[in-house]
Parts: sequence; C-alpha cells; structure tokens
Amino acid sequence: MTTTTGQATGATEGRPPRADARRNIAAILDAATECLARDPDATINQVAQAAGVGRVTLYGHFDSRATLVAAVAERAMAEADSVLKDIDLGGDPVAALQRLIGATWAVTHRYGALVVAAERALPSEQVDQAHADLRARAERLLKRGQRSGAFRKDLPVSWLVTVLHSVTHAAVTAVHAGELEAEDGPRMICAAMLGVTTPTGGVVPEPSG
Amino acid sequence: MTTTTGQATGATEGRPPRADARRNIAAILDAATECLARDPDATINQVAQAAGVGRVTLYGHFDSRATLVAAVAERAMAEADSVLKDIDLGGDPVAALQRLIGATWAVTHRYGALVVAAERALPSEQVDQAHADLRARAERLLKRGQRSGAFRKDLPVSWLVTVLHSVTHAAVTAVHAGELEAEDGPRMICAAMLGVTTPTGGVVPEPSG
DNA sequence: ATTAACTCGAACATCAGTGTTCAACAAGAG
DNA sequence: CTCTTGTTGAACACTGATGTTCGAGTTAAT
Repeated sequence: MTTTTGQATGATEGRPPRADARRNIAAILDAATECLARDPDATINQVAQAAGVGRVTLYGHFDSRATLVAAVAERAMAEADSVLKDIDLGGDPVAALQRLIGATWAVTHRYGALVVAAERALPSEQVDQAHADLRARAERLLKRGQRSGAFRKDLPVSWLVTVLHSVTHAAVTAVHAGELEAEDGPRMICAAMLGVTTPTGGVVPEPSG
Repeated sequence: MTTTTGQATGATEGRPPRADARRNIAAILDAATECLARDPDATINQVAQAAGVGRVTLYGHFDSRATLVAAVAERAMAEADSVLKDIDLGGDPVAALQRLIGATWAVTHRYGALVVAAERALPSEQVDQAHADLRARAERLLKRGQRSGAFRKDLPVSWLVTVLHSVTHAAVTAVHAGELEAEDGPRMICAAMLGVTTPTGGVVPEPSG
C-alpha cells in the first residue's frame, strides 16, 4: 500500500467506514478536483463548501491540505494513465501524434491547473516522477518521428515536448476563459503541433479528426 | 499625471528627494523587477533584501505591495513599448514575424512572470489594457499575413496569438529552468511559430537569424 | 556644523488560511 | 431501538505575510 501518507479509506485499524462517510469522501475528492483544476490556490473552505460539507468534516477525512492534494493527484494520475496507456503510438507518426493529442486533451482539460497545486503541496518527488512519465510518452513518439523523417530534426525533442505541453495548456486556459470552445481544443492543438513538427522545407499536413 | 496612485518620486508637496533616497528607490525598483519576474509570489521581504535595504525603508517609498507592483509594471511597460514601437512590421510577413519575436524575446525574458504579479495586485484594468496592446501588435501582423496568404487562414488569429505568447513564455521558463540557453530562445520560438503559421499544404520556411 | 531627510531593526497590530478541540446533534448499522 | 460512527458550527491556537510605529543612529544638503 503506497497511499502516500494520509488516511481516507479506513483508519489504521478498524471496521469499514459508514455509508455516510464514503459518500462525503467522494464528494470532497470530486469538489477538490474541480476547484484545484480551476485555481491551484483554492482554499480548503472553498473545497468543503463546493462539496457541501463542513470544514471540520473534511479535516476528519484528510489530515492536511497536502494529504488532500496528494489523494486528488493520485486519483488523477491513475485515470490519466488508464486513458493514455491504451493509445496506439505506432504507425504513421503524424497520425499517432494526433491520437496522443486527442487523449491528452481530455485529461488536461479535466485536471487543468491541478499540477500546480501538486507542485506546491508535495515536496516535488512523486510530482517530478509523474511529470517525467507524461513527458516520456511524448518523447518516444517524437523521437521515432524524427528518425523516420516525419518530424523535423533541427529542434531538440525536449523543446518539441515543451511546446506540446505549453500549447495544450494554453488551449485549456483559453477554454476556461471562454475564448475557445472545448470541442475545438484538439483540432487547434493538432493544427499547431503538426505545423511545429513538420520538417523545414516539408509540407504541412492537413489535420484529420 | 497618471502615476497610478502611489508616491515614490516626490511627495505630494515638497522639495526633491535626497540623493540617498533616489539611489534606494532605483535599487528597490530593480530588485522588485528581478524578483517578481522570477517568482510573482515574491515577498516584500525578499525584494527589500535583494535591494540591500530594510523592509521599513521600502515601505517608506511605496505605500503598499500594490503600489510597488504598479510602479514596476509601469516601468516595464514603458520599456516594452519603447522596444517594440521601433519594430518594422511591414514587408514580408514571415520576416516581420521573426523580427517581432526577436524583440518580444528580450522583453519577455527580462520581465518573465511579472505579468502574473500584476494580475494579482492590480484590479485587472490597466493590466488588461496593456495586455491588449501587446496582443494587438501581433494580431495586426498575423491578420495581414493571413490576407496575403503567407499565414494559414484556417485558424483564428486569436489562437495564433495565444500560441505565440504561450510558446514564448514556455521558452522563458525553459531558460529559467536551465533546459535551454538564453541565446537559443528566439531561434526556438521562430522555428516553432514559422511552422504554426505556415498554411496547410504550404512549405515550412527556414528560420533566418 | 547644523538641520532636515533618510535608514533601520525591533516590536506591534491585522488579516487570512490552516489545523484542532468541543459539545450538541444526525444518521447509519445491528 | 440503541449504540456507535459521523457531522457540524463556534471558538481557539498558530503561522506567514502585510503594514505601521517608534526611537536611535546616519547621511546628504546648505
């Protein structure tokens, strides 16, 4: 059991929690996810209120802010992994990149700024680890595309990954600000990234999807 | 006189400040710029310390955190304008875009996250105004390029501007994190943006500079 | 050299967010 | 129904950051 440190499921020793409690824990987790995804500085008060629960109740289930953030982050990472592990990164690199972007979009759109909250609350260990995993996935694909000549070789892979993350985050922010429709997100990111990755002197492909 | 609200130069009525004072004010302004550009949450304490000055002295010159941020932001905007107003946005749109990026780079690299600090301290009025000015410059160029067929027309200009800002900011962050050399910044941004703006089916141009 | 402007550290008041404690009360499990 | 588990608001202690005040010591101007 590597549940970070905080308790939430069952105490160190004791019988299963009451139905009431399980319901509230779920509500808190959901509320925290939404609040922190929107604003990484969200108050414990705001989270409790959004969950329709008293602040004391929240502290009854999560020792501290850090514990809560850790729980939320853990759940988010689990879902992110489960979504991303099924993506086929093989075949035409250009098509694979679009698939990766499509899958990443859903996750990023839901969990938005949660990473920032995690970076502040957690001593940057599991965070770095998780972040590295995310990057590694994209890195492998981009590197393969470079070797096959599908992607430009004159820019370091790390920079391409950075741009991908940056553009994705920008799209999420734009949606949050009402400047972009959520459904247009993937197309915008794909269009941009297909341009970025096209080799100099190459022809920019049409986004498909 | 639209000096926002805070005093710093001369009191409401009185003779010119002492040499000593002017020196310190300059040091504080410089330190604040550097600190806030690195971390928008920088403490007044950190700023004072970086300026080699006591906290009380700082408050003697700037009424509040907001006043200080406003002063720093004002100065930054002034320099940004003075740098950007000379840029020739005419001629070949592709070349003009690279010139714009080059000029923007210097400014962004120096003032980094200062915008964030301003957004939090100032009630989002002059900030929005200034931000809009910055965007307008890029918008005009990109729109012209779209009309002339140099830039892709199938993406809204606002999205292209967003990507430009996003990528620029990402480059600055990368430099701060030691993942990128400062001198490589403009080339990386240009390469990326030239790809982004190239019309579908068009050939990605080689960055020059 | 005298004076007014300035600096500085220490101490204080304030404020917001975090956690904790308590005692009354509500609700699930048997 | 009863007993245990949970919930709740109010009140409290604690922390870190912001501003303020004071008095003693410096420093620039004239």
